[in-house]
Amino acid sequence: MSVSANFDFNTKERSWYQYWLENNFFESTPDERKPYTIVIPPPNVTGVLHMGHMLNNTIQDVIIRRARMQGYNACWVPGTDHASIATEAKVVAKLKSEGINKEDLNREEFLEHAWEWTHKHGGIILEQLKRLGASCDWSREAFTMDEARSESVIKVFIDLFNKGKVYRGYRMVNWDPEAKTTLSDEEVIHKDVNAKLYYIKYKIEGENDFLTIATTRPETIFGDTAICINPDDERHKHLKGKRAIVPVANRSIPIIEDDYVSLEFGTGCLKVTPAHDVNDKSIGDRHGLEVIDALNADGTLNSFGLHYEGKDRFTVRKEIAKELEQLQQLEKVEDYATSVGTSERTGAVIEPRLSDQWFLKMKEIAEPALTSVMNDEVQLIPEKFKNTYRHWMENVHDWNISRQLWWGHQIPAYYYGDAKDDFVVAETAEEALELARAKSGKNLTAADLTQDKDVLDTWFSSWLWPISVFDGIRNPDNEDIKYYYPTQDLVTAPEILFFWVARMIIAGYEYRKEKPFSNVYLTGIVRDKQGRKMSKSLGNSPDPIELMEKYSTDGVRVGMLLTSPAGNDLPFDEDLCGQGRNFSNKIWNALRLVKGWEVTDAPQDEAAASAIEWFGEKLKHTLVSLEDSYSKYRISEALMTTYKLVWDDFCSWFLEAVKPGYQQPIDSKTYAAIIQYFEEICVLLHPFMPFITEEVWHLLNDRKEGESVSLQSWPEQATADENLLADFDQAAAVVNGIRNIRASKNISFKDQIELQAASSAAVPERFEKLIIKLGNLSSLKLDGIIEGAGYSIMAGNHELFIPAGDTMDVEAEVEKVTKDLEYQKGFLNSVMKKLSNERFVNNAPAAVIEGERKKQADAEAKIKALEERLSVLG
RNA sequence: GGGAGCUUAGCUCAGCUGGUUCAGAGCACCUCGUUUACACCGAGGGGGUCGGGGGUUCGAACCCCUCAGCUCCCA
Repeated sequence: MSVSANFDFNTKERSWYQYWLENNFFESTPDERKPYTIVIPPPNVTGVLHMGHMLNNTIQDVIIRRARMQGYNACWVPGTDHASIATEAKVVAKLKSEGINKEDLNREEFLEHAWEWTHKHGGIILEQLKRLGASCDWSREAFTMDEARSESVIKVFIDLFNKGKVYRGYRMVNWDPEAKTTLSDEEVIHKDVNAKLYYIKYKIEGENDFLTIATTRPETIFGDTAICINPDDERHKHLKGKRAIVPVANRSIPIIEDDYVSLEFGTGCLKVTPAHDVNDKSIGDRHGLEVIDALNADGTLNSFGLHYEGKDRFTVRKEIAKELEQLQQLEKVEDYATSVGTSERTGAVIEPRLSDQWFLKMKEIAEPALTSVMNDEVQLIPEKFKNTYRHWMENVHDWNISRQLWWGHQIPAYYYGDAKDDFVVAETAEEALELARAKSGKNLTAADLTQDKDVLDTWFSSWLWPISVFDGIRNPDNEDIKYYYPTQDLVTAPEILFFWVARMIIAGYEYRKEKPFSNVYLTGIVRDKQGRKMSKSLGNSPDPIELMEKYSTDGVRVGMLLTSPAGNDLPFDEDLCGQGRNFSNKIWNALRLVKGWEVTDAPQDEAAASAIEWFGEKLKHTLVSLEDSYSKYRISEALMTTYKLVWDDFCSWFLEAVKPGYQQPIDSKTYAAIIQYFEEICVLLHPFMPFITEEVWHLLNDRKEGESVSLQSWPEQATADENLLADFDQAAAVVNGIRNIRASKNISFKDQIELQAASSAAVPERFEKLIIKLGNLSSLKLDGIIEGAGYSIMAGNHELFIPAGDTMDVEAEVEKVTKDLEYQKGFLNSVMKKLSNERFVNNAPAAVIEGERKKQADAEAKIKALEERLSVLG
């Protein structure tokens, strides 16, 4: 049977994926086997596949495919996230391009557009994951805003409210003036900026004197309600108990004392603006100061800003500096390096803002999540993230879970009056009405109730993901959740360790009394060759689909995994995909070789028989180290081990060793063994390269409909015969030595040559025939007598010799041997030095000394052989 | 400002308990080779004071101190 010259991956990859789907290979239902569960980090529903997803999902697929082959009931649950703020921003932008303003729509109209957008773009990314070969159980696809997940979110909110953990508070939050919503602390990115420090003079009331404050935000003076000095500041003693006049606004404010004010920074006088700064707010609280909010929601000044009303905060900053200068109340302006918070989504500078928001108390429920990571019940890979995790968990703040958006889970709180406490929390409006009647004692009607306008933070739904995908919130005792939970692995990026991972662990203990997963594999960031993060705006991110079309999906998967140890960034280089493609090609050509042979009943070739014996042991040996790599989640290492097994051991050594002569048939016994090993190779490669292995596996033997390499058993661990492996290594060293002489002396491989060994130990008996075949030897003498002129080979500790007759350049050979001899003598010298050091002999462990003695003996033997050689050469 | 980590070959990285495979791998590079699966190939080869300095030890890439450079997280 002949095989096509190339693997038509673009066609075959699609058809094999179809085949897998049609046969439901990836679907899982609870049974008597042990489960192995992974839930996908749900990508944004309207997103497209980028390189980060590629890396992430390839790793998950490798893990889950291997688990499936190991006999676990493997279940990889796919799904998408509604991504509240990101999706809403996209919909707003799209409407804007059509000339529609969000403000002109009501909630229902807007949501209609949003759903339309979601249905149009949603799921693209899941189709792309199929292209990648992701072996997800697609019957379990979930969406954070589908019915089951939405109900779960609402239930959890209500439950936490009833437990007193969710509360409503008037707090300072991070306000994104562009998206006009609050952000959690984690969504704020601090950036270093070059700002200005403005020194502003405030008139002291009733005096002709001024005090000077330093601020980076002169536009907030309209919100000033005090000047604060440190009580111990000698410089400002004279200000105590007096009042100052806010410039431009011409308001009188008190001068107060608080040790928060640093003696070193600025002038020692601080303007206090409780509405626009967290620290000022706490000073304000301590001193009972008035709160004046001078800003609108969009970052423009309100009526407190007087003639600046309606102007943007940054415009006002510049203009007010000018006005102050004209008033001669701007003392000076200095350059000042500081950092400002910006919105992760919109990039807008965050405005600290006081408003009514919903919060979740974190301290108490975070406790078990901290402990479980610290004692490795939940293992972070790599471990270095434990420290960061602890640091965050020990300093955890209450979580602001409300967002001023429409796209998301609307907060199930219903207001029936103006008082702070005039609200109830309930699953439905009907229930809410009942509760409200009871709470207020009034006979309210449905019309008296209004639901909270805000939605919940996106992470408030995804933190339930490992539970909610199995419907474990609504039906805590259902079969699925009991079987699949807790899951095994979570594969995600370190930047969402706190956003998501930590909160899932919290939710796990709160709602299942158990961890959500055992291992968290943290991938790195995919960067370009220059080390820049891949991003749309830089245009440095290759299109994954195009890559797969160019290099094959298997090739890209291998390329991604070649250099991506856990926790390290992946410097992506398209050449890596090329390497993956080349590897595919190598496998394909091995198949072509094997399938090109004619099989006969001839007796088995002896060289082939020994190679078969060897490769069996090599497989066992490799499997042990593979297992070790996998168990430590060293996926790149596991891939490289497999790569070398296939390329070097299987192709370069094994196939060459069993290969029959040109146009010769192969004996059936050898052939059967080759096919069996090749099948095993397919199994080991399958997690990395699912497509080509499926194709090759199907071509190696007749297969029935419904069979698949993805369902084959992963080989059992066994102990390899290390002696045999060592013998082979010696044989390989001899062959390499022969090749070396051939290359350096220009002896063609076609010309047969003789080989002599000084002792029979140089040539392991069981591999004699193999050496003859791979070295293309006419004879192999082991009589210990080296005759005449020839080239010497050092294989291991043994000398071998290729007779060369008169053609040999004796001088060159003498020079080579002399050089070798000198090196060996030097080496022996250093070993002897060590061994004659009394302190070494007395202190080092016996095994180490034994090792040195062996080095000594080996070197001495080599020196003796080389000296003999020299004397023969004369 | 506080914390964590990194620095080993041209590149990306291994190196686990200080000694046995202690200086490694893959790629890249150089030389030779189209013999019969594969030039997306084969055979062979070169290349590193393990960031600098100091210390502990019989022995250090590994432990300690110090300096320098880089990265990330938090405020």
